[in-house]
Amino acid sequence: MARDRSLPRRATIHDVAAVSGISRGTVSRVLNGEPYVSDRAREAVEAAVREVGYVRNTAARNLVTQRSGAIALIVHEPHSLVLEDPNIGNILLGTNAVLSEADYQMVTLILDSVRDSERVAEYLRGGFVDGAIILSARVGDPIALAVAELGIPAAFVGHPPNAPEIPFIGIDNLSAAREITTRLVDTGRTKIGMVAAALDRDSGQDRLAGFIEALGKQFNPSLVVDYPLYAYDTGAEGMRELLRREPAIDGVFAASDAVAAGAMDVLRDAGRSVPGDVGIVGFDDSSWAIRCHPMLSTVRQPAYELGRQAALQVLNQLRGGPRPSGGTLLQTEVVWRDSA
Amino acid sequence: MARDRSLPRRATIHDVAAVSGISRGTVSRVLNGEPYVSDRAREAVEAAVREVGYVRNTAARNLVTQRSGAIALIVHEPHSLVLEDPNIGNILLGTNAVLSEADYQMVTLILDSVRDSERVAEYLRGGFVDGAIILSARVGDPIALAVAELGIPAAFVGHPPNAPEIPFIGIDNLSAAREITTRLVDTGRTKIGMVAAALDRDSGQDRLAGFIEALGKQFNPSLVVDYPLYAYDTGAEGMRELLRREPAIDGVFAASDAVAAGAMDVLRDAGRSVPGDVGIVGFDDSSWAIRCHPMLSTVRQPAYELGRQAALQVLNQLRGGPRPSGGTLLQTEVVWRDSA
DNA sequence: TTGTAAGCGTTATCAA
DNA sequence: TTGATAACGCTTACAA
Repeated sequence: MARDRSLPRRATIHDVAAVSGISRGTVSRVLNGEPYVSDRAREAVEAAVREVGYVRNTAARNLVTQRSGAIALIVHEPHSLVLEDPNIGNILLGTNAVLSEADYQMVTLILDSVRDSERVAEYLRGGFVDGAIILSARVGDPIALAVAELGIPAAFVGHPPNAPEIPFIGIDNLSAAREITTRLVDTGRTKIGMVAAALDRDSGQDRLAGFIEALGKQFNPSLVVDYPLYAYDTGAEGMRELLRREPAIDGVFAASDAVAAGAMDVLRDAGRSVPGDVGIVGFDDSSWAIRCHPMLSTVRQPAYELGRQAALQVLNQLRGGPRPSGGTLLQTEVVWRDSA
Repeated sequence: MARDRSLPRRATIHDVAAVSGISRGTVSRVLNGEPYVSDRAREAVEAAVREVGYVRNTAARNLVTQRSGAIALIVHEPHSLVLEDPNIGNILLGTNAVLSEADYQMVTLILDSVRDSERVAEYLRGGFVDGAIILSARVGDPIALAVAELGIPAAFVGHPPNAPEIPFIGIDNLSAAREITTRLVDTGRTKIGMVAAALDRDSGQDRLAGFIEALGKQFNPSLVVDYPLYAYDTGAEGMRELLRREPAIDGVFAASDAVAAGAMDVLRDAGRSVPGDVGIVGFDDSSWAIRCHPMLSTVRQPAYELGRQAALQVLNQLRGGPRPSGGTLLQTEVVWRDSA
């Protein structure tokens, strides 16, 4: 990190005060639109501000006010997958809508390496943000720990297992998975498998648990394969493996729509018809779902709302509200289309 | 924006100095690993740091050092589309790799509203970042202007028309478009259309210009439709319109792979075979390209490298290097598959 | 309504 | 090698 002090020095309140002939205190009051300033003073200050091209140094202001006006949105994903996850975009959107409305700047911090984690922790400690929203935290996430330790207002989107006492906003992955798997059973499928993913996250674990619950004694562990990522390739590989293990497989729960898309392409190549030979369901109701042929039955996540509520939760803590110890689970909705 | 000062007061250098019996100056030296400190002093300070649980207040440090150790990555997109663009992820990845290596924190600022723009401009002025990388700037982008005015080290990814004098890293959209369109001509297509998009950006404009150049006098303006976004829906709508205008159309250049995917689905529904009846090419070489049936011929963008170079450019300016007035265009590569 | 002055938590300068 | 002390640019009592 190097320094470049060749930039022209920026005007400060001192300059404005000098030029306008008004004291720094009053200049500050004018700048902040506070009452108890005469029109004369205000005008003189405003003229001086224009004259010297003054812009506020927020870093200095932060130092004294002890706040930054920024809130971190921490995304914990291998970078290239940030864009693959259809939910993150909508969560971002919901969060930003609320934060923007409250005049907070949302700053997104993306991290996938240990080095990134340490730097982000340092950044959070540095007073750059007044609060944090943490997406897709993993088990034992160091950033989650750092945030908890710092004690700044925070919320999780999702519900990391063994998480520190930070409130969360999530969906009931288990119930949703149970419900959509039940459909497979009800339509007479008897050899039902699952391509699971992301078992290091609550969402991955809970979807698997729901699948198992729905099948009850019909559950066959050898018909479950799992991979690290919610990705198209996961679905493709997983489906090939499942077909190998049980050529007569007739039902598949894919841990996400992207996974389902990969699985469907493999099924087609293997000469299986959907939903004729194999019924398949996904999770997310992302753009993948409607681009599949046939279109995918899946679970709709209220991603935008998740982002909104997490932001509201942080804002509430910022306003001195309590930090709830538990969390909130939002409703999901099963969308029935043609794949099962 | 509210304040919550009920947090426990954090220990400062004063506390460390008091507890260790060492002056603030020396404490600061120890903390920054500077030379000229005795082992005795160092140990005393380190013990005191642990005892009082001291962590540095970066805001205060920034005030005096005039730097933040953070660099903004500004993404100018309608939020939900951030995730649709296959390049952004890789650009992020490349940028972060370089910045992380140099120990800078990358903070991503996403904006789509005017309100967002103003807040981000304010944020940039606030001294929160030492430099900025601007993605997908539009014509007359207010943030680009703000950055230029601020005079902080900066670079564009892409080459906005009429951009302020900020260096850019981009690709030669025009040549690439010309090259891939030529393929359509060379394979004997005679009624060639284009589904253009994002004409408010350099990429959109240049791809259209390349298309026009490649066709020469064969160019037929009525076979060009254009839409605001590089999106699947753009391709679907655009293809329907093109078929309406010219049912015998036999070649299509889609402004991006997502657009091409939408167009291909419409072609299929309309009973046209690809590449038999219609040859089609895209742009990006994103995951869309290999999920199409048949797989898409397209242009590969060095997105990761774009991000890398933009970051290097900013770092170089930060180190006092010159701010070049022009830009750099990276090579693209045409990937021939089965769609044309 | 305004000016003065004391911080905010660091780093940096300069004697000692 | 160390300790005072003056910045950094701003807000905020408090006094006038």
